[in-house]
Amino acid sequence: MNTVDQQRCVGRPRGFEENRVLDAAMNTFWNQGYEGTSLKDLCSATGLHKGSLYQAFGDKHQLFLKSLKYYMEQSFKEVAASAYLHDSPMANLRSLLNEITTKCIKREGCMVINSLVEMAPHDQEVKQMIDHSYSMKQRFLTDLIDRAQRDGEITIKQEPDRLAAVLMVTLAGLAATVKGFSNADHVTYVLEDVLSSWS
Amino acid sequence: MNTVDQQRCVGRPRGFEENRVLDAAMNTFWNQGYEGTSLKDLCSATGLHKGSLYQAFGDKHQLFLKSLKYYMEQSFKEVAASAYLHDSPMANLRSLLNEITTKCIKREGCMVINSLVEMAPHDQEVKQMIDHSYSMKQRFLTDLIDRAQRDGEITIKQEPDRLAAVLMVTLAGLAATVKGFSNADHVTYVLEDVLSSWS
DNA sequence: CATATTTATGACCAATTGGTAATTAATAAA
DNA sequence: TTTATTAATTACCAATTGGTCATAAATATG
Repeated sequence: MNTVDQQRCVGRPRGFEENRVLDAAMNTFWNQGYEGTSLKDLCSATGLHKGSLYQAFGDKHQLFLKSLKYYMEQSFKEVAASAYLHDSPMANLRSLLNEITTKCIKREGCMVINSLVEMAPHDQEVKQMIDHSYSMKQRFLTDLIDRAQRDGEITIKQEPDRLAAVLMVTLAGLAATVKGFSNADHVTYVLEDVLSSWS
Repeated sequence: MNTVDQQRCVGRPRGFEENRVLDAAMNTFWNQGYEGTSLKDLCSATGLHKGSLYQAFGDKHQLFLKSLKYYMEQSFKEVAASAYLHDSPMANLRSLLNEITTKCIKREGCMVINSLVEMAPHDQEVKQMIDHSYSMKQRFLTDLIDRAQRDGEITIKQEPDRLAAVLMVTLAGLAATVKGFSNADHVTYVLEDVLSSWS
């Protein structure tokens, strides 16, 4: 009898949409980092008072984890679609990497890489989340590469997962590099160059 | 008549060696980041009281800039030497990249990349310092690659500076990646794989 | 010894930090 | 309409933040 989007209907209703708040928090953490973001920053970004923020999402660290999770889900969705546009695995790989590169340059980096650099060494929870998303992405790439190899579009001198590891590191490098050189042309072509060296 | 290492001899002498303090500050900033490091942290790391710290190095931000500069100088010295061990440019390139990789894994990252990610978008001075060191390193690599190409040890399908750009991004990626996966074998081989795809 | 000069120390400061708790407002159910 | 329940707001808190300043200590010079 319950409809899917039935609200929790006891007590005063929320004055905000949860995802909109997460989105605002995510963006703040994304471009200021965890330590660089204060509760005041989060309040003015989300429009909520800190009391509400705590009640709804827990403390700063929990809110960060939820923002990071939200980022991972959203960005993966945004990007993965471009790996199914064509018939050829290689063409799919190319458009996937192009899409990632473009997004990365336009938005000046990647929240996962930011968090990896700032927090992973001292924060087990963050490290685990990143670990998980990392291996998922690596599997995704390995799969594409494997298929491209079977089609003869990529060198078989190396194992797929090893080529995927190269891509993963290169992508991480891209996300770091654009933080300082987002308008430098050369970063645009790095992934193309890596890929073309495999043909 | 002045000896080279004559001390400034008016007033009370310093109770510390400037480079030892810079080294301690550098290490603290390196593994906690700028925002993640408090003056108290810096005091306990250096053994100086904050008054002394201010008098000798300026405020937190100035101390950071000096620590970063110190890091850049030291790490470049430590690593560049391994590019002159052999006759063959390619062998030199290999040992340079090996040295960088090893150091990067052992020490869990690179302070320049940390600072690039955390600070470059919001700190012009940091951005400029990194910019400068970046182009210096890129020239260094371009030069090696150029000579390796002349010796026929590397493909000439790409311009040297474009190959160097690939290496720079890959190195940045390495420095980010080891923050979460320092014991994963695969990061060890990424640079070798990139290099071998050029032969 | 007295003085000038520099360094070291510890007290002090306003502002901000993350976090809590009490109060008020808004809704559904009884 | 009362009551239970949840959300929003405000006031409040101890601790920490980066930073300053007055004072004491140590040296070279006169």
